[in-house]
Amino acid sequence: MPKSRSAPRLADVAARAGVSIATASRSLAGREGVSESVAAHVREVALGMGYVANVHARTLAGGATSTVGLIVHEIGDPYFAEIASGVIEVAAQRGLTVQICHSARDPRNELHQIRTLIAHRTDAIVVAGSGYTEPDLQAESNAVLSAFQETGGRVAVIGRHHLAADAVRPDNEAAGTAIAEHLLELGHRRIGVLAGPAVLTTVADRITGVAAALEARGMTLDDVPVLHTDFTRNGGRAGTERLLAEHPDLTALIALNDVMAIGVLSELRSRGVAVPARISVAGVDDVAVAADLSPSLTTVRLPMAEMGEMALTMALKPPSARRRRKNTGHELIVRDSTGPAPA
Amino acid sequence: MPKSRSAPRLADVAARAGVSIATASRSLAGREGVSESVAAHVREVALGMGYVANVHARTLAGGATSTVGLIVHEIGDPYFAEIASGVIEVAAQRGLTVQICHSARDPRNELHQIRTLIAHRTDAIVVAGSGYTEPDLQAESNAVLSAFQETGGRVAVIGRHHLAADAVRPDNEAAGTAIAEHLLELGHRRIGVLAGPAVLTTVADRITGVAAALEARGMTLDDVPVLHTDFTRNGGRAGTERLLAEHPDLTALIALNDVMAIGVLSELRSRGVAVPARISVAGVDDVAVAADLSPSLTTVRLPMAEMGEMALTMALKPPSARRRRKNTGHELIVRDSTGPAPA
DNA sequence: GTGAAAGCGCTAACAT
DNA sequence: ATGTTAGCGCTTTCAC
Repeated sequence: MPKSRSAPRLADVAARAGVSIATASRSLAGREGVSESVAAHVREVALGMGYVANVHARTLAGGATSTVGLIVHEIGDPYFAEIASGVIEVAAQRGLTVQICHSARDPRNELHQIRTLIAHRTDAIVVAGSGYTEPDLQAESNAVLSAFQETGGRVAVIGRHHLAADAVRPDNEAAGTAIAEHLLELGHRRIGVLAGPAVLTTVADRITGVAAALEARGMTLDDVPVLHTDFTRNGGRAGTERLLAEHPDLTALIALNDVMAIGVLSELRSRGVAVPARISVAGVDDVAVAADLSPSLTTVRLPMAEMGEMALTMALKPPSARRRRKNTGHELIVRDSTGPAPA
Repeated sequence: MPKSRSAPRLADVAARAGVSIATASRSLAGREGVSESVAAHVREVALGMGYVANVHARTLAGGATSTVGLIVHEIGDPYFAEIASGVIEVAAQRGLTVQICHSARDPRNELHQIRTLIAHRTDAIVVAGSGYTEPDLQAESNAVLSAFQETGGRVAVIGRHHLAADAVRPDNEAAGTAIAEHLLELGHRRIGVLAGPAVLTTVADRITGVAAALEARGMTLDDVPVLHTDFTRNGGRAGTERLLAEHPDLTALIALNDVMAIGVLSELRSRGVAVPARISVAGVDDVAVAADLSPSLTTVRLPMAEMGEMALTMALKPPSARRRRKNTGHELIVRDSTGPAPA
């Protein structure tokens, strides 16, 4: 079993097939200008040799690039996993490959990942993480992405960013309003809000939405405790504990995403608090498992896979003079975790 | 705002810094043979220009690729999302980027994705999907991967494959045994098994494990109905429906992965079947949400993120003469979805 | 310590 | 219809 040190090259295929590399290239690319018989022969030879074109050489020579980048906070989070699934599907349809990076919810790390992706000369970059309310946090990312776009790179972001790029905008504000309204209609007035980090625009927008619903009832955000913790299951658990310690009379808890809501339900269960009899719980996103929780989670659906598809599709379009925006819909999904406020 | 058509190249940096590209290259790579003052100056200039090396050119010129490939069935599936998370973490630590592809549980598509990854000259490829019981199904993948390895590529697989590569072996058989034993100890004898596609080695091995537990009690696989459907939530739902129609007296259902188990619980809930009072339900994997289901799911934990870490770590090691194997542990996690068999 | 020049494997003119 | 050749941007000998 000889260890040939390198993979077969186009030149090898051409030689074996008895044609020039130009003809071989054309045959393999299915381009014009080769008699069908020759082309077929070349393809057969290539197959036999297990030839696979070197993407780097191809890209360098000016052929189409074939990879797109995707930056998520953490792929283990179902919100991002579903977005990623959408991105990968669209990419696969177009013969593109997806490079995924974790930003770990850290703007500095996000910048690092963006640089990495740019070094790889991906055709496009999709930033799926939330934006930051402090423009400064992403100022450098913005500069780098702008430079990337000026050199022909394409960028799309999901969420509200201070980044100059096409954007898919989840309906976060309306989602916040919808879930708060639902609880208010059920008669809840002592509502606690479990929010993720205040620097995330996703969090800020959902809170704004909640505030709007409150104000429609003559209340304000000052009337409800808002606690900022991690945007994770553990953040939900820990937040519940603290919120309940300080406000034992709450009858409803809004978690600003489903993953946190899962933590809330978990904490409540381990404390033996009846949901929704004693406390109602609601989330936002409608991740796949929301329907299967105990009890099933009332939430607001955001079309995550579709958002991923939209973002990449948008990024792959020829650039337009002005930034494109595409807003998603949202839908209140009432399940078993919410009920009338106890008397 | 001029639209310079291309990103700055090494030559541009060199020119601006007043040195040759060789010196520039050495400076940026932090290699020997450049005076520190010159090197520093070059780096500063490069930074100022926003220079980022072109990975394709670098790779073509013989530098390391800096990317690894990962093939999963579907990233939206929490099992694979957690594995991917582990792979991405290890990759990030080493300055590598991860290209993710969906095989969609289709061997033909998997082959296609492998080819794609090879074309990208990734340093290593991790195949995270299950293997297939029919060696033929992956014969071509095997040939392609072998060729890849002979040319210096590295490969690691997760699961039992007919692929000549280092492997991380989840303890599937023992997991199957553990979960079946648990149910048998609870007094269940009329147990139904909801399996994924029979061609997956993961499924075959878990069934083998179940059979072993059965035999230890003087039963065989013939004594329990085994239904093969999709390895998904919907597969679990549909399977439950059929299994219960044909065997209304079952007191326990084993789903061969948690995602299916989620479907089982869902179907049972919508039929108003009490779990575990009337029917016990168990899964395998211990995906993150298993603890939060309704009721919380008894299952066998497999260390998924760690499996991803192990696989990539293994793939990145210098190749050894013989194939490496690394087995994972497993742990029975008893929760609320299983209870004593009804009298 | 620094520079010149030869590729890496491919695509895309430009010949023939 | 097919072949020749000039790069793509970088790393790496090999000279100086």
